Amino acid sequence: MSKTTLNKISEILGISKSTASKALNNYADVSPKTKAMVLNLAKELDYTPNSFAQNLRSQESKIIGLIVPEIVHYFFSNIILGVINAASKCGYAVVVVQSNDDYEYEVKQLDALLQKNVDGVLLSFADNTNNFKHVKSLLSNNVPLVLYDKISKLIDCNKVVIDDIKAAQMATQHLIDIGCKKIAIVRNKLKSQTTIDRYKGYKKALLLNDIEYDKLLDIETEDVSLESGKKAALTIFENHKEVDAVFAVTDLLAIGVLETFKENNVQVPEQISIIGFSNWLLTQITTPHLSTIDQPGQQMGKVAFDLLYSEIINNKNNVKEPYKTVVIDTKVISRESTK
Amino acid sequence: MSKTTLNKISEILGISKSTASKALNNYADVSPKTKAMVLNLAKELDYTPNSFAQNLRSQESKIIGLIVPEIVHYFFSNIILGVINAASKCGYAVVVVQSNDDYEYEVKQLDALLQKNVDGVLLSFADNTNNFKHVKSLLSNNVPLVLYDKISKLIDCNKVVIDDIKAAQMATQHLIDIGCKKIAIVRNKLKSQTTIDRYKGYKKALLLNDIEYDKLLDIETEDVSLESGKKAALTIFENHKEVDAVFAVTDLLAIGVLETFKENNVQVPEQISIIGFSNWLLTQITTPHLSTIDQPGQQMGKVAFDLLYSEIINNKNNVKEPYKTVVIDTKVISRESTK
DNA sequence: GTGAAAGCGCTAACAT
DNA sequence: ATGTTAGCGCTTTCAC
Repeated sequence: MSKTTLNKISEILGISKSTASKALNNYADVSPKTKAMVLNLAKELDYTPNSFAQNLRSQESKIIGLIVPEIVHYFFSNIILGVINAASKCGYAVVVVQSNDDYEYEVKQLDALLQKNVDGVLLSFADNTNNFKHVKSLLSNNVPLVLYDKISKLIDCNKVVIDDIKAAQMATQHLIDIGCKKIAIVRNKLKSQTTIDRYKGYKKALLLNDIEYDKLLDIETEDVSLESGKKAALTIFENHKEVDAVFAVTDLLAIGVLETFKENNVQVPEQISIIGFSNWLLTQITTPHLSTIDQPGQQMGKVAFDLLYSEIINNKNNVKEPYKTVVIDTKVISRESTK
Repeated sequence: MSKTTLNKISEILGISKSTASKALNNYADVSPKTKAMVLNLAKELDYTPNSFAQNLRSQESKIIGLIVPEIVHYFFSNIILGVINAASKCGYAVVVVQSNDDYEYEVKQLDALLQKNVDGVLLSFADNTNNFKHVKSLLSNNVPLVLYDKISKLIDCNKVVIDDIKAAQMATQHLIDIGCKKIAIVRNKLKSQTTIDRYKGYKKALLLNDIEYDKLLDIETEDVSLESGKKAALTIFENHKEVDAVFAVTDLLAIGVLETFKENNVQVPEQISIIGFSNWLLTQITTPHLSTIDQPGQQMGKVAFDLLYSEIINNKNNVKEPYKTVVIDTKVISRESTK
């Protein structure tokens, strides 16, 4: 049997399409009797409105696009989950795409989303995105956009971030508080804003505690992989025996560092304390468990959607609110790798 | 400025909508001149067809739904990625939802997908799903469905799975091949099909190698958590010093086992070899790195989408193909924990 | 309280 | 080779 349409219902009942539509959409000017009649038949025939027609009429898809740099990634998985849960409560579906942390691909995927007529976009920039014409064209086309996590200050829109400076400062302060004096930082190149900010936070904490920044304890890596962490740790182990703590800007780097120290019989945390960043599941499985900074992905996802949603609603009502940047709180998770 | 429509283009050019449409859609019966004219103007005005209208016309959304039990999960993240990449190549977008491994929620999310008029659904059942009327109603409504990973033999549709029996057998055989004689299995209760099959595979390998199955070396755990692995290892350590290898049915269990042996100064792999199952990222971070069975999520996702896609195409052309169950190959990843 | 009619933007069957 | 027309299913304005 074919799908029930409004037309069919109205024909069976001998009333007009418009009346049937009004009955189903709770319009006031429909007699209770008619309304009941329509509602009953609709239930009986298992009527669901054809969303294609609704979409065409309203020019809304009730779908939003979510761009993440990497899907197979603990933090971004949590983002996805937070967004999806929040969206589903408001009747929105989420189309997820991945940018592969690559600008070109990001542009392509954004285009694909727009072709599907998504009602809004959530975006975390690829590492090498520093041309913003794609998002600017979004904005000039009046498509609501919320940037999260990896954002740019050059774009005027709603944003949700963590305060990386503060978080890194807290991480470093934690190391200082437990008595560490020679604190190395392991970080990738200063390209993304997050890395830059974490670097700043590290330095800020040193400064506030009258510890001199030592260029030699500032270890730059190729990327944020496990291998890079291992290499960095080797550098420290071989050249800087005086180091008593390491702040790594990602958990994976931190774990690489930890592994290498262990392999070289450096006791963690007795000889060296280590703290990472993000609170990946992994950190609870290493021996010793890794101290880290909690970066609440689900909450960020939820907030990002909520911002997007209110912008969509505002657009519909022709109200214009000033853009906000929501800063999500982070906290130090102190585990066995720091003492 | 408002969006360019076909109508606008045809008006400017003084031709009919249909001719313009044909020009854009590569119909043969359009003069090269007209075609060029239309294409140029379209490019100039940055014309993109309104997908709402296209969808209404074709009754297709070019969107598919993907239901996963858990989003924040290494294996399922890989599934998502595999599906999205394959889909994007065919011009399909993917709406991702999570069932929370709960039947009720699975039904709800499936409904939500249908209301968005997805062109097809990819589904891995929640642990407690044993009522299948929701998917049966899908099928009777002619919505293409592909089951992956956690499937049911009771549903007649395309499927993609791994051969758990064979994979577990290979894992056990690997232990035998490297000279192990007393091989324990650590497994959760025999409820899910996957666990049952991995158990069967273990026994099959023993049988084929004339090793007697020993009930005492068959350790049943509450669940597949790290903690359960630790408990199991303790049992082995305290009561069965003769054990020289452990096959754990999940990586997390295996890691728990590994950790506990290490804590008790049992050398891995010198004294005991350990192999897990799934090849989570985690396994590359333990010391020693964990041998395991590769369960290729991305590939499964790709195959699942491809099956769905060909069913969608077949439906359009009114051809009916018999359903297939694709079994994805797994392989032993031999790392440092087995020797 | 109800219904007729228009229209969202596109495509395709059918003229011409 | 081009245009006319109808229609996908819905919502909403306006007349009655």
